[in-house]
Amino acid sequence: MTADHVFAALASPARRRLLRLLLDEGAQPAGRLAVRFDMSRPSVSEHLKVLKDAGLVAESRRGRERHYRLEAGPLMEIREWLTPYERFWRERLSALSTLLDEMDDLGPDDEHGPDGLNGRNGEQPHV
Amino acid sequence: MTADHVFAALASPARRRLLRLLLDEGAQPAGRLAVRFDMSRPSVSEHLKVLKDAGLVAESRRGRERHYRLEAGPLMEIREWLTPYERFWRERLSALSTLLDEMDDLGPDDEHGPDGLNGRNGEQPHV
DNA sequence: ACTATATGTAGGATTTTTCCTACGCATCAA
DNA sequence: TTGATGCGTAGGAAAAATCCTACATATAGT
Repeated sequence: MTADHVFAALASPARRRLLRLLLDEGAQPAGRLAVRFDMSRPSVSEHLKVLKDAGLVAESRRGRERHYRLEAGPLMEIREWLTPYERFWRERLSALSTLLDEMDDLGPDDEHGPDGLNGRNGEQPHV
Repeated sequence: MTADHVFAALASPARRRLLRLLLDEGAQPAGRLAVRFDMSRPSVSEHLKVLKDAGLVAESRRGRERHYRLEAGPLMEIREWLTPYERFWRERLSALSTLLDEMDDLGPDDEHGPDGLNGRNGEQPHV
């Protein structure tokens, strides 16, 4: 439920694969998910529990089956957590292109066109 | 260097805090980062190593200090990994608002205005 | 050359994670 | 009711992560 739980849950490749399966194929009973893994069914069941505790999946009981569905909310919180780093990333990119421009001014050694995707006009942070 | 390494690196609160410090305050020598933690300096040093192996920080030696700087590229790959889930998330949202509209049609019990941020007009996936 | 500083590495204790098999519980079908 | 099916939990072994205290290395200053 906390960000800690979400990050910890995403640390396992098996759990990330579970999320992807639920995304691509929709909600499914636990057993149908488990057969895809090179791992015992109870182990998959525990992974599902970790995902559930992190709020990444929800379960609904239907007869003797338990259907798990993706709950993408926490992933959007991860996305928000990443946002400030995106700003940093863009600034690095524009700093790089500024540097390339300066190199062009000093002495163009070849004629590779400027293929940057941004306008080469940002502030330049810690380089 | 792989996505596995990046997700695993982000699983530790201490390492996420290191990244945040480097983002907010810029590159710093290892020792200056370490004093902020309720943990021995060598332990912080190992966390920095994990981050470096994941490509999340880079080090540059300056005299007897080692400055660590944020390397945001891998975080942008995480962002891309999240993208398909964002689509799923939006579809859920619009499905919810569609549902709310139907409830309005059947019998409006109060007059809360529709405060959804989207137009309530998407496809409705697995609800 | 000698000492102090900045930092990584070694080795180990402790905790956590991961995975298994065995079992219990609920549901469906005869 | 009886037997099969779907699934979680218990208990434990093995592996990995976490954190510590020495210790080694390299640079700076005197």
